[in-house]
Amino acid sequence: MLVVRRVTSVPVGTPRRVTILDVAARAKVHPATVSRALTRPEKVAPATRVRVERAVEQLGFVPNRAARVMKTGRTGNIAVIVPDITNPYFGSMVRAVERTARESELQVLLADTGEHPREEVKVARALAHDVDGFVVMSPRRLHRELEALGSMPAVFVQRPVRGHASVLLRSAPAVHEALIHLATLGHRDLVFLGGPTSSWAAGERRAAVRKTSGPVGMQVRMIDTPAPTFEAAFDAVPRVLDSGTTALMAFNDQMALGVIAGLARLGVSVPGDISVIGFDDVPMAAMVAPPLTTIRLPTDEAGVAAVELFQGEGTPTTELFGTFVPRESTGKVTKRRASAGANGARPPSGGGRG
Amino acid sequence: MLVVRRVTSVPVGTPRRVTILDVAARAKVHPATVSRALTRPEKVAPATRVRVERAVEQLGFVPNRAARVMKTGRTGNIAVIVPDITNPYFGSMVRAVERTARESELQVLLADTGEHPREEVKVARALAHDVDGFVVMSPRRLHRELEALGSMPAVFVQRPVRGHASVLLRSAPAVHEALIHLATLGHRDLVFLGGPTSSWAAGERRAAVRKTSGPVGMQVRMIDTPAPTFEAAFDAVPRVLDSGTTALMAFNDQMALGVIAGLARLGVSVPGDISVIGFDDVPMAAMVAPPLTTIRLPTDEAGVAAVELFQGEGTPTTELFGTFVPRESTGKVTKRRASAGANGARPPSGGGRG
DNA sequence: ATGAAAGCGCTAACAA
DNA sequence: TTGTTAGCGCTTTCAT
Repeated sequence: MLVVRRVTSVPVGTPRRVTILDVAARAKVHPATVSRALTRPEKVAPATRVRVERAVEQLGFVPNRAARVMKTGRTGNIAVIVPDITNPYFGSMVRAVERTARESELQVLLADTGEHPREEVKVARALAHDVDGFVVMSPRRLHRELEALGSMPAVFVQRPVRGHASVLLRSAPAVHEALIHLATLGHRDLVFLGGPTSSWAAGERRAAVRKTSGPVGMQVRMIDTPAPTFEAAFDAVPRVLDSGTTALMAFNDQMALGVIAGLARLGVSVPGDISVIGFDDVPMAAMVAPPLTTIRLPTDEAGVAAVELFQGEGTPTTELFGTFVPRESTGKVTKRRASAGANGARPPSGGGRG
Repeated sequence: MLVVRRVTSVPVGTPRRVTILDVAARAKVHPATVSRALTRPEKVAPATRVRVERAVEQLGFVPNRAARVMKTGRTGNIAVIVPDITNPYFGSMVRAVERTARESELQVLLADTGEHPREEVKVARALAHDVDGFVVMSPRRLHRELEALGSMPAVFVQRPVRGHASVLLRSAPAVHEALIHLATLGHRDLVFLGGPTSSWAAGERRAAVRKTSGPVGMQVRMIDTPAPTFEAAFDAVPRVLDSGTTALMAFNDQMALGVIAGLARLGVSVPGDISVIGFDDVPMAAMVAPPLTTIRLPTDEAGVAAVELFQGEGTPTTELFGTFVPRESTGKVTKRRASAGANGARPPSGGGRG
């Protein structure tokens, strides 16, 4: 004999996901109407819309993104390609992008290239089919191999790219301020410790320094390093000392810290003997001793702008400007140093704070 | 008259994406066979498989993820929920997750909660339908509101959660080493400057310190701060000085730097007067002056382990161990300080390097 | 080992 | 304003 039991509990296993059909049934309308009510509410009678909304609410309906993608081709995803998410400078841009994207119900697919230019192209290819477009930060190569993006729109941060939107962080005005600051403190020489030559930002900063130095009456010397890192800057310290300069500007804060560490090791004090300026204003810059004079770049705004450009708002290229942040790694020229030229190890002189 | 021109160039506009049908046609097999050749090659005759593979190659076919999702329910996406991507500690975990995921053709959807516990739940809900599972870093709330994850698998980093996989970074052995290091330098007192009470990691570190201090013959005092930040630590400095301690361990490197900065402001030198130990070993820890003695947590391994657990490899909970990294922010107890007790401003004593 | 056929959930033409 | 219909591209029984 066959026994039929009434099942009182919900069936086990993953419950079938509620679809637009369930909503339609409950709201007593056609599925297509539900779809309309959700995507173009204005094309539906107010009363109907309310019924649909209520049904959606009650059933906890969430549209199936995959199905939507199949029909529309739009994924609701945005790929963010970043050289190094470990760097707080990029971290804060990514954070801003993600927040802004979320407000538009866009999801962020993250790809970190580990500073390897080739990876940019690879990950772009891998992601191209699953996103509506790209935000590419400080591209080193992708801007030349655009076909990797497929037909997707892209916003480039820290590099202008023909035919694409971009967000540029400009430093000229802030650099101008910084050099005046140094000049006021009596400095007449400046070393710029450069970043990677393939980086647009490095070029922009270098150019800003060059352009500004003349009018301010300052002699500039460029010193290159193999990489924009703490270590490379640390190692470049002997060359810095040889130059006899009293002031130095580094491509980024990490490098500024590398210089300071290298100088400290040789008994040269900052800002007592040499003034140092960084770039970016990463959070750590305010936390070290001496707190780092630097040029802050508006990374949050850059992230927001990138998403807005992505959505077609705003101008096709957005320029944002850095601001000069004087702290304690810059100070007056001391006679000793100004007249010293090259310089060897020497006992610390107090560090200029207290 | 109708003129028909031969079109030699590719049609303009977005070319239709190549589908499995195109591949099938080219390989002269049924579309279903193509699908099989791609997903379960062993179920297809070698010769056929080769033909299919060649066609795929020639046409540059990439399977449509959305279509696949519709059939299988698997998205190939993994959500990573992180409190603050700006913190290099999380940054490096995320980097490791992303890399490891990519090797398995998983894509990473990033969500940053900005340290707001509620956001964890919100973003989990928002993402649940579009991912195969979650990696949640240092959860503050989501571990209690698991229903937000839907039926997805999840790996929790820095918190054990019943029924879920987790990756735990344990510090006890490293803390033991650190305290022995301090004891050897003559320290008999230690302040632990705590992190957020709702953080599992903070509890674990506190417990490790408590447990180890006795056997090492060290007196421990806990000082709490409102947040695990540089600023909070900076502000806690007077309390630290009141305690009369000669050594301090902070919940993380940022806090350690905050303490050092606060001490410097009052003319107290590190490690001359007080030894300071951090936690995490963020890159910056090695770059400051004095370089920070700290406990390194294997964030990269944690990220890799998280993805492996996610894929069902490895044990359901993975424990990884921190290592003690002595640098220059710890030093011998000076008699002056050891007998001083509470302490006011005083001129710097040289900083202990050079 | 391969082919045939159905359908995942949604949206956009088009019809009424 | 709402309903009808078709189909996006793929995988997966089932049949051959």
